[in-house]
Amino acid sequence: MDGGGMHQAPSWLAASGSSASEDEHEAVIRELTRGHQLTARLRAEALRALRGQGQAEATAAFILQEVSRAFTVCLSIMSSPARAPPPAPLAVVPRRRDDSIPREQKMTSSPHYDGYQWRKYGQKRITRTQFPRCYYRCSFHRERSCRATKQVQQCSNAQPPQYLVMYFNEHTCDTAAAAAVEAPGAATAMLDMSSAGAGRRGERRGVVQEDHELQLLVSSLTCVLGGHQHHSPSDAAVAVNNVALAQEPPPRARGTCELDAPAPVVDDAPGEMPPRLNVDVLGALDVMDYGDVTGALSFGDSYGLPDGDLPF
DNA sequence: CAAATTTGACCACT
DNA sequence: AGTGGTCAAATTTG
Repeated sequence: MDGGGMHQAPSWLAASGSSASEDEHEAVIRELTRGHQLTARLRAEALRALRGQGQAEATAAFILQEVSRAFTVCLSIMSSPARAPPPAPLAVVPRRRDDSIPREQKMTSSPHYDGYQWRKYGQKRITRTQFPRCYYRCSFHRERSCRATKQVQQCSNAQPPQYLVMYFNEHTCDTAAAAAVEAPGAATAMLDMSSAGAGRRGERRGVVQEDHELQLLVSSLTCVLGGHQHHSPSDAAVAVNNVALAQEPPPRARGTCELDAPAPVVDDAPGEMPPRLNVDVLGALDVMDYGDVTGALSFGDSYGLPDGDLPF
């Protein structure tokens, strides 16, 4: 998705919490996200309850899948800069130097996993914004003179938090990592190759972790939706907790930027691949935003809670 | 000890 | 003068 039409920085993001329209916009995103999460939970619960009931199970799966898709579409629309509320009279329109027009910008709940390897080189508090902006450049900035940079800024307190990621300059490092995003199964191997020359600690974290999260996610969904044999509460809890852990990095001794704390890589059991999915599950994965799904799963450990005692 | 991150300072731009 | 982007020394991490 090499951006084309999103070149104007959304000024509503730069001045957080200072106008009613911004608050409303943020509230809508928050509620839609919550609805999406609840739908994911409802789907899991319904499919568990209807397991083995043929037509009823299929119908419930289809309806909830469509509801989930509707939430995803709405969130996508509301998160696009075109849908941003008009700037408040006092809002500061971000000033951009001529050579710093982002070639792409996107809203995401997982700003670090874009297939490339980045190194942070700065962080700045932006006036009238709630969260700092973090500056990253390609890890191959030196070795391969890659000029690609990106800026990450949290822009909502929604669950999961939404981040605005702006990309500047094209990658000239020719890393194969970008392709790994489209073929997660090959991510590890491809990065092993691309990082061979670099050999620096931590450069593979992002994509490897994403691959791992995806495996955990698929495994968890297979357990929940498919009623798989090894569906034991403890297994599911471990998987869900791992996903939640990866999604929410632990605090650091000296970290001030909650945007940037990279999650620890959870060691994989070698050769432990998730079971093959049926069409239903793949369909669900297809329509559900990955980051939102992990967010939804992160409250899986509250499944034991009585109805109405939701953790948010 | 090497590499990554943090953070105050500096610089360019409006 | 104010703001945002980058630099680089200090600090942290594994």
